Amino acid sequence: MEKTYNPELIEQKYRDLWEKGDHFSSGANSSSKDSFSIVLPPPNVTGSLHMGHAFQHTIMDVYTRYNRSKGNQTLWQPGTDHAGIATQMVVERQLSLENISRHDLGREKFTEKVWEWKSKSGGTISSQMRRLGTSVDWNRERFTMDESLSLAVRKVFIELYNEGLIYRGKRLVNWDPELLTAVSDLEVISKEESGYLWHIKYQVDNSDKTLVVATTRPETMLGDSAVAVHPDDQRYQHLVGQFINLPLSNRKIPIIADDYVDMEFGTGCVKITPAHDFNDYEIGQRHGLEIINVLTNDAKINSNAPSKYQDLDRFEARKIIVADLEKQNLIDKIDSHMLMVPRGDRTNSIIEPYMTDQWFVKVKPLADPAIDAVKNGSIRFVPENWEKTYFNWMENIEDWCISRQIWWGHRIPAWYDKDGNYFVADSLEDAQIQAGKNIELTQDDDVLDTWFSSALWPFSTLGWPEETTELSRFYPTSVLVTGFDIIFFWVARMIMFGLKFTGDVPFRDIYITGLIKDGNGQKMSKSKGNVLDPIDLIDGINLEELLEKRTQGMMQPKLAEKIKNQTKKEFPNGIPSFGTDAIRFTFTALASFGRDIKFDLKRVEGYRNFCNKLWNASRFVLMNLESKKIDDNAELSNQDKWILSRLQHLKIQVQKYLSDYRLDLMSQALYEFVWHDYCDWYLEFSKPLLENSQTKDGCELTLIKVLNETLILLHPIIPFITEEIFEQSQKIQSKSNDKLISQPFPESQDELFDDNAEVEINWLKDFILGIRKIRGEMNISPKKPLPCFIKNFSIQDKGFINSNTLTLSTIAKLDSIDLLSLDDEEDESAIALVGEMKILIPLAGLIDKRAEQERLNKEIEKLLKLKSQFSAKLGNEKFVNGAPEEVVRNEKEKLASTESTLNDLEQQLKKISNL
RNA sequence: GGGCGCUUAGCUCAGUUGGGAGAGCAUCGCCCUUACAAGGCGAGGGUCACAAGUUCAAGUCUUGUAGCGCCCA
Repeated sequence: MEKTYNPELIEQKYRDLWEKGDHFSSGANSSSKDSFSIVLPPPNVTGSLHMGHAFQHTIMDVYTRYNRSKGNQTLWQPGTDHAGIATQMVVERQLSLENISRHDLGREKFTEKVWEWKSKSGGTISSQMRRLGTSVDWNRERFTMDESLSLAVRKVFIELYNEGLIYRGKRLVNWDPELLTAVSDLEVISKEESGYLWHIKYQVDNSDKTLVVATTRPETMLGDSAVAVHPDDQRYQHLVGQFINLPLSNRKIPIIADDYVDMEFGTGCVKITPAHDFNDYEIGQRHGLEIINVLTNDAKINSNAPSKYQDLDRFEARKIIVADLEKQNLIDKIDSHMLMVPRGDRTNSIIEPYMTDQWFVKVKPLADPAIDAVKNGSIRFVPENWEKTYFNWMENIEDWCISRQIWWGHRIPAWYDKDGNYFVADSLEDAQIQAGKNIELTQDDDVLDTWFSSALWPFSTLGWPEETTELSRFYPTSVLVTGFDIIFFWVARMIMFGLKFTGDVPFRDIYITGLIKDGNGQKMSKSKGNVLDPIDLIDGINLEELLEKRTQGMMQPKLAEKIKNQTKKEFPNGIPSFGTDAIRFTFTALASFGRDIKFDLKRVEGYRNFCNKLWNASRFVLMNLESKKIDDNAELSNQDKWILSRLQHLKIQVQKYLSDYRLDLMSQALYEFVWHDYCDWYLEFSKPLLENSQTKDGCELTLIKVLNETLILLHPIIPFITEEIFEQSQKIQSKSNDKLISQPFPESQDELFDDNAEVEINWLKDFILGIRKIRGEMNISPKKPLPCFIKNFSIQDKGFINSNTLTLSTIAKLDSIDLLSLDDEEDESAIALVGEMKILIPLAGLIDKRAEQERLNKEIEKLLKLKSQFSAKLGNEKFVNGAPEEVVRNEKEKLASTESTLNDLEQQLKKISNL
């Protein structure tokens, strides 16, 4: 083996090898009883791999690789999402550099351009995934706009339409005036922003009275159709039924009563603008008010308003309207006000409630079974508290607006005749049959919300509506791994559509991961300039490039400066290269529940060191075993039995933690076993064992067996380094060229659990630790061999000493071990205890007497504290009577052993102090 | 306003039927001991946010308070 661990070389080697060797294929293990499947949440084709992806992909890969090694037929289904709005925006932005708009090209040419762009740069994320080692079945890669998936989309649309679950209607929708499309509720982000509350005086018709209405959007008054007051409001009751002279528009509008009005807020009078506010729309419906739309689709004032304001942008109009009102002395006052401003999640422009014709999914009938599926346990959220979030949303769900006025996506399968009649069909031919011959039909211009096709992903990728073998083998999928941010967008809709169209849930478990944040707990975002690119953690990046990357395309130079300073402070030397395995280990180690993850480079460094440790340990093993014949029937020492027993415990733990979705605990268990049990203890034990012809064969057998099995256990987390070590290991044993990735999972072997060996080795470790402690605290060089005397030993102690003399003298560097009888007088010594047994190291010029006194005092103090705790507890009658017998007995034992140790140490202290 | 988290060692975090507070990193000693200095050996460090309650026993259960964060309206 190479002397140093070099992740770059190793990773390069296996990336291709696995894929070319067909090791990711879902066709393997096809005769097995069980199957396992995961669908990859399809990333946007526009996207590149970010930390969240890398994190979730690592988790999915762990499960995929694990299940493969368990012998299950395993599919990890990859693919990408066409991401309608996002992708269209990317391509439009590129065209705009050449001063071309999509309208210049026309629909057909434009979509061609998008396809062109997709084939050119849509593969970024796939190649980045390959760097991570994600073992998806690349041969089955799908795209949401593939023909077969589009067919599924049309089928679902048509069936829902035929059942009345999709309808077309003129409704108030969320309108993005920049994109010129409707968007769904979920695509609107409302945030509190500071603004004003304008109090406007409305004059009551045929009266000198005025009512004051307060609004945050004065320009909408052009579309007012009423003023509303609360029916119980004493102040205004008498005015209900009268009219207002609406300023600026010269219209009369009624005063109505509706209990939606909050008497306490403002003056208790509210202007009602049904065309431009969702609540006002409801009130308008209740009272049969006129719906007066005063905006164009790009949010300018339209021809329904007085000519003075027509064609003004909505914000421009606001200013002029306020000025005009002031001129007429109709502004009562203007207050500063915090208000919720709805913005489009893509454009960040302010969303308008806007009357348009759109397609909707009637969601309630779909939501009910989807709620049941979680309630009755067919689907399980992990961690389960997310089900509350799910229920909360599902129980209050509104109809889903699915049409988008853009070009990139699945075109709605509906055709119109000249009179506006429409025919929903799979193709123009089918629509024509419905419409009758010689009727001219044109297809709906709109496309479907991207999430409509995503909702079908778990079954459309498996060939639905065809009854494919994949579908019956892999559906429902085993687990969905995703973030909480798309529970509504995606997860809920998959459940609804899955149940509706396959009659079964799309997945059994939903593992909701935490969010990866930066080292300061901030959400990573491009605008904050705190984004880490997983590829940079793998390859490393120098400071200049990192600065460049983080400030690229920054509009504000000030912000760029700030980001540069932050970055310089956090990464003064850039980011070193850690390799993929270290990153993956970090992700699994951080994957605990209920918490966002502050990503800490120090952790990555630690796990890179772990890889290095594993590398070196393997090197030690393989160097010692090179060209040796392993005797599978060799006799095992207690050290061998011990590590094998520990390994069986580990296997149980690994599987339990996997089934609990506790990859953090799984990683920790593996880390501890490899570093502390195997390297710190067993490899040290092996050194004397290998020197002794009696124990050599057993040790060699154990070294390689434990190494190989541990590699399989580690492989799902750190596939590259383990594959490489395994290859080396196969080579020196002249074994076949099998790949680790397809080695069967080593099930725990009952006959290898060995309590006796564990007792003995724990004794041995305590002995060695006792000596090391004396050395450490007395600053005795580890090289200096020490004489050692044993007193007050049991028969078992004596047996252990005899069978471990060589190990003890080698590892604890003892040049003699002599047993003293109880009445033998020992020299002035430092002491260590293993149970009742005393280990004595003569001071004899080596150890300072005062240092040993201090050490003993410190130890005694600790024990006294413990002792008083225990005796207080046992002195409490309530405890002795109330606690279970076993607990009391346990406590008594602890007290006794503390007292005995204390007694020994006090005696020893007295002894050396008197000399 | 409703809901969900979080608060444990200097830092990042584990702690799953309530029973003597843990890890990694950082810190302080000693050591370049032939697998590993990306390392070895040893040490120090915590009124588990606060308050009350349940209990023989609370980091763990209940309630309340404070701070931080997220989601929904």
